[in-house]
Amino acid sequence: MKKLENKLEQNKVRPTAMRLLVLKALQNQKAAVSLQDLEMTFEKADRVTLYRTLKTFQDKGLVHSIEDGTGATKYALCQDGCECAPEDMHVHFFCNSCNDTFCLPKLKIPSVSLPQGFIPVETNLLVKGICANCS
Amino acid sequence: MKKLENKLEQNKVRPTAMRLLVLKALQNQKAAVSLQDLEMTFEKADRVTLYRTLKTFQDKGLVHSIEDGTGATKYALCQDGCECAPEDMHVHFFCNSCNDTFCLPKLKIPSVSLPQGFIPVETNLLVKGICANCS
DNA sequence: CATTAAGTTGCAATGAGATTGCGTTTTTAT
DNA sequence: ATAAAAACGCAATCTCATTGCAACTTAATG
Ligand SMILES: [Mn+2]
Ligand SMILES: [Mn+2]
Ligand SMILES: [Zn+2]
Ligand SMILES: [Zn+2]
Repeated sequence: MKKLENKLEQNKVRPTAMRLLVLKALQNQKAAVSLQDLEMTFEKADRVTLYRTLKTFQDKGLVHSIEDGTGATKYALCQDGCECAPEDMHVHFFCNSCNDTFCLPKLKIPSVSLPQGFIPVETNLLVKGICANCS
Repeated sequence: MKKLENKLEQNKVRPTAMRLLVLKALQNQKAAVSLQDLEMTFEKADRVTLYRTLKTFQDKGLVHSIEDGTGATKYALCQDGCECAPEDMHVHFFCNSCNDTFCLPKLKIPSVSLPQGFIPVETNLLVKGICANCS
């Protein structure tokens, strides 16, 4: 599969063995993963290397991170056309039952009219509840 | 000031000396405070006691907590009529310039129509940008 | 191809924030 | 006055994030 390599190179990330493995692992996920989740999908992998890999992926726009209130940052691959940049962020959903965190890329965050003087740059919307798998 | 005592008792919190001090300190804040912020407003106070005080206040509906992405949980007094319970949550604003976090109690979180099967219970909306003081 | 520079990885260590255990003190109930 | 319950203070622990540095790998250069 050269597709993985291409994806990395298109984002100006050097396709090392580790990164290819991480990218493939991320693609297999249905829900967002924490660093620890990712660590457990590999037999033998260094936490810090995975950490830095995710950081790199995020810097280069391959993944975005999600704060779901659990304390552990979750990561998910950006969809095509996913502008993780300040604008155009989508809704995230945390399931209180299975503890999975999902991207809802179809759902754009509605804009709110802030009080005088407040200038928005970035918006995060997290919904907690029961996911489709658990309901 | 018996008002502070009344407020605690109305929320079924025993008005100890420490709790009265914390409540007064919280009322003096314009922005939400972290545990460390609170700790620094006192000359001599134990972090854990403050932590447990905030926990108690939160359990009894006196304050609500805010995750603003800084890693440190922020706390703010509930306004009158503030239903921190799942529904009726308001928007929060984090200023990238002064790093203060504000409640915007006037701004209700718009409801989003989730995909089939997703059942919302609680929603959090955090806007980051420049606050009125900094703009 | 040989050499050097640049980037990546693994392992140990550190930092920040949250949370717990427990003995002591204070408050409330009998 | 005495016993029970609650709150407090201090030390210790835990989780997750982050850094330092030497070893290793890859890319660039002559
Ligand atoms: Mn997402
Ligand atoms: Mn608030
Ligand atoms: Zn679920
Ligand atoms: Zn500001």
